[in-house]
Amino acid sequence: MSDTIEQKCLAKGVKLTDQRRIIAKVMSESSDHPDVDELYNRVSKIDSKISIATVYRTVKLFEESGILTKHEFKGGKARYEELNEGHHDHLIDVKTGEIIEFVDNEIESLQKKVAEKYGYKLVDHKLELYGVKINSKDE
Amino acid sequence: MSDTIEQKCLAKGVKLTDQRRIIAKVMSESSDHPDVDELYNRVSKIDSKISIATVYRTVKLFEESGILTKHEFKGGKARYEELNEGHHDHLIDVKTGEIIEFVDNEIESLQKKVAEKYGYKLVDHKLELYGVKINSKDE
DNA sequence: TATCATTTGAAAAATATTTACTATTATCTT
DNA sequence: AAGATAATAGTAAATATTTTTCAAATGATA
Repeated sequence: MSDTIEQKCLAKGVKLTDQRRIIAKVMSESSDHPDVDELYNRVSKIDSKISIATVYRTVKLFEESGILTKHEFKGGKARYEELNEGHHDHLIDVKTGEIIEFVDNEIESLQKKVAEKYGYKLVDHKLELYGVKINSKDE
Repeated sequence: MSDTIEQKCLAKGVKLTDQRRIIAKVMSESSDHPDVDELYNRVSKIDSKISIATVYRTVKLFEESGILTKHEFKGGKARYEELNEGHHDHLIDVKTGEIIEFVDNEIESLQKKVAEKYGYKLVDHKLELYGVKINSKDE
């Protein structure tokens, strides 16, 4: 595992308060991709006085500092994930909502090539695959 | 160019009203990816009595009928585009917001392979590239 | 400690979208 | 065509998500 979010904040000069420390800890310990509401639920169990506004403000701050990434998967709410060196994309089970992380270097380099073909330097990308489990005898 | 949206509605048995016909026409003639608000502006010029609720209801109906696709690019609002046989992805200029459509069959088939590798059948995907123009001497 | 700046919580505001309800329009049945 | 039934539209209110305002609390500085 990599550095905790708290360590990253120190390294980047992002000030920590008690509330931010709790939010950082919860995010660091989350291996899924919680939305703000879910994150708020989790931090509330540690400190029930933290407001949802602070959670919104903090994820935004962490995102702007390059500590979290924001995903806008289908379904309205933004979801957050800790940003580590190893970049990955997401495969989403459309039936269960389960999210699988994957890396495919071939796709990565092809993306760069496509962007260049159109005269662009790739600065970011978003790849989401939506699928159904094979052999899952449903209903 | 392909069929108009109006023709597609006929083919799919989607009922048309005056309002829907206007919305269909405006979308068919739009080569960009308008959000609901922008679409509402455009149809209002043709019939100022159409309500924004009808625009929301209509794009939803058209989407469920497989006539439009909904995109959730960065920045909150959903944007719509006519769905034609030739699937494509998007390259977005992060400075200007310009959207370039592209097709890359190699990436397409790799996506399918990745999904299968994890035991999934690919039913949908989203690929967005964000880039800056090369040689654009900025600031 | 007094002062100035930053952050927080609570509630209101802003934004995007959906829904309830009534009126209008279209469709069906004689 | 008239009347009955169903679908759709317009208006406004309701929801959902996120941001902002503002006063109080906290933290940092002189």
